[in-house]
Amino acid sequence: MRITIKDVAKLAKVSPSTVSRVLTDHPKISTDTKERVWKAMKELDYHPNVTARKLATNATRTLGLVLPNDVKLLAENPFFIQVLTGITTYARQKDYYIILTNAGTEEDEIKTLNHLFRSNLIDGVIMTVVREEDKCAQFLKENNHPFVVIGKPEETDDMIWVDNDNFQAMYEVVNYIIRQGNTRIAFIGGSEALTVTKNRLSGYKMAITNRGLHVESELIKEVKFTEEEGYKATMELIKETTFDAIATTDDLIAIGALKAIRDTGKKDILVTGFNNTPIATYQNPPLTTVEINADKLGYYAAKLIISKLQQEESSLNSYIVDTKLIQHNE
Amino acid sequence: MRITIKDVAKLAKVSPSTVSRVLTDHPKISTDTKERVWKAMKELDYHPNVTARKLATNATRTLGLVLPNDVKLLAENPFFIQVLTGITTYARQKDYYIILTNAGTEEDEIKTLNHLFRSNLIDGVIMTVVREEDKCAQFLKENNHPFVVIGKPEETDDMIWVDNDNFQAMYEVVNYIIRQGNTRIAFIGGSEALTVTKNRLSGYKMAITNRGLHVESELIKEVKFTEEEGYKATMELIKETTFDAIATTDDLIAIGALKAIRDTGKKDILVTGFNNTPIATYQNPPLTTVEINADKLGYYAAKLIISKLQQEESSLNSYIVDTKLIQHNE
DNA sequence: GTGAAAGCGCTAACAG
DNA sequence: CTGTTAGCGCTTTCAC
Repeated sequence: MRITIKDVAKLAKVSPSTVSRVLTDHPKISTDTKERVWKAMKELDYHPNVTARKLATNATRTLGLVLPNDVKLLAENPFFIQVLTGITTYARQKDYYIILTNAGTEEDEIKTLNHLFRSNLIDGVIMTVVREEDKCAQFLKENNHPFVVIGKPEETDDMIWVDNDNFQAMYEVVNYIIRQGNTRIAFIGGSEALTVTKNRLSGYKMAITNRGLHVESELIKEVKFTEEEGYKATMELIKETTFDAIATTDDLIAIGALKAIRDTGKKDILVTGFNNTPIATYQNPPLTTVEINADKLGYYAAKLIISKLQQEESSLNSYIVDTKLIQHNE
Repeated sequence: MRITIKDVAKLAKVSPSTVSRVLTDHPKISTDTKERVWKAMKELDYHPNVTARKLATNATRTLGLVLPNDVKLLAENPFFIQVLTGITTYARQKDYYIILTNAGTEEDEIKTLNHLFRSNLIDGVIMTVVREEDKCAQFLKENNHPFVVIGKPEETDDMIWVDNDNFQAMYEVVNYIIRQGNTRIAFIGGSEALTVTKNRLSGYKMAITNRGLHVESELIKEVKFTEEEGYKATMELIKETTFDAIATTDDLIAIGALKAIRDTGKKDILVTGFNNTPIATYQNPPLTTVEINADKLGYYAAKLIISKLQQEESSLNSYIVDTKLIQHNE
């Protein structure tokens, strides 16, 4: 039979409520009985029933996590698994649990989250993908469900979020490119509607300007985050203008760009990526890219939402994770 | 205030137990009251408290999942995230939940699993990594904790497992290589102590033999699953013997091999990988490799353990997931 | 400081 | 077929 609080109480010759108090580290309990109870727990190898505790306290100490349903996306972007690792690492430290599920569409995700919250399965949720005018975020806000998002949202009012400093990261990339002796530097980024693209683009522009160069709109391309789009955009650049380097906002785009450069027989064009995916490492030559420390993004996302849930005084609403320029080629 | 079974009962003018019976789809309940109760639930937007149900039934409908703590490993192997996707997809269908956590060492993993089971957080666990003489598996067995492993174990007695047919997969690879006109085919695989390597190696040998060629031990190398090791082994092969193709058991190994071949200026050597990672796709030229359908491995792992937990008559002890040869180059 | 008792929201005998 | 009742294992007032 399963060992309960009663068994411990009996062995320690106290009441069940005292055992409970020891468990929850209640302040006014004598060190003497505390030790007796600890000893009894050890002896019986007692593990509190988390479910019972959840029911009694109406707090699950559990966070929800909804992954997109797209196997290809997940497989190509180590981002997700790294975020997961960071989250579980922090959660474990704080005795929080993670419930993992997935969803296809945005409505599906809302339905799933609704179920998780309404069924008392989770206290909060970590959003790894935030769209523009995200209906999920809106839904969570309206229902007062605590959540944290990875990626700085458009409107930050009473939102909790973590992100890299994308402006600074790209500023550094472009400075590096300039230091390598390049002067006509193209930019291929994702949709300019995305905050992340906006920030990286301003980092690019600022670096260009601060080094006395000129921002030229014909050198700036907006594409989707795929190899094909990177390829196409680069081909266009090659046709339309001249340049000696390309800064991209994603390794996949960069790989497309490299391919276009190879295919057209161009030489000495420096291409940089973003996200430091394994694909970048195994390019030949390896890509210069940016490590975004996705595991830290997950770690701090968990940290922020947990301290919010615990109503800690010191709880912050946002956190910036550092990035690092990875120069695989010397 | 949260809506409970009592509120529904009141509105539907029945007792709470009747509502509970409707919830659990009890056989003998009149369609009439059933409908009344459903209607009341809808009206109140009632969501059963899963925690309370868990406590009452002593079944959590939750599976545990322990990921290794190694960010690099996880990032380089889409395997894990794909397995995760498959698991959550099936679990969702069956109204099961997934608790995700991680662990560094084997002892840590045992400690974690012990906690999850003893604290009544999970009913079963899915093991994604199984070592030789795995202490975790042993621990779970000894304590009668239900579990399923991904990767056929050494001893299959009353184990539940899913795996690819690694023998057949490699048999096909080698046949393909031979059809391409190659006759001296090397094999670079992981540790021969691993079941997976053993099976792939016998597939290799069988194909070689069946096509009237000869297995030569100098063409067979045993290495770790890294690019460096693949590189080193290939360099050795080049020094020691001649060959016109290499079958490897991992894309990373294959990439190391390709590099060695490039570095030594060799031509026309066909290299094959395994696992169809994005790294393979983005090689130039892309690697011929094997899709192992990791998401299906996860899906069926979840399926097997859940039907075991539900004590379904039809519940199987193992399942083989199909593989597919991916010929990126033509 | 500690015990008794009620209750978290649900399920599952036991009656009828 | 349905209601009554007694828990599941823990926390938390309220006394003392």
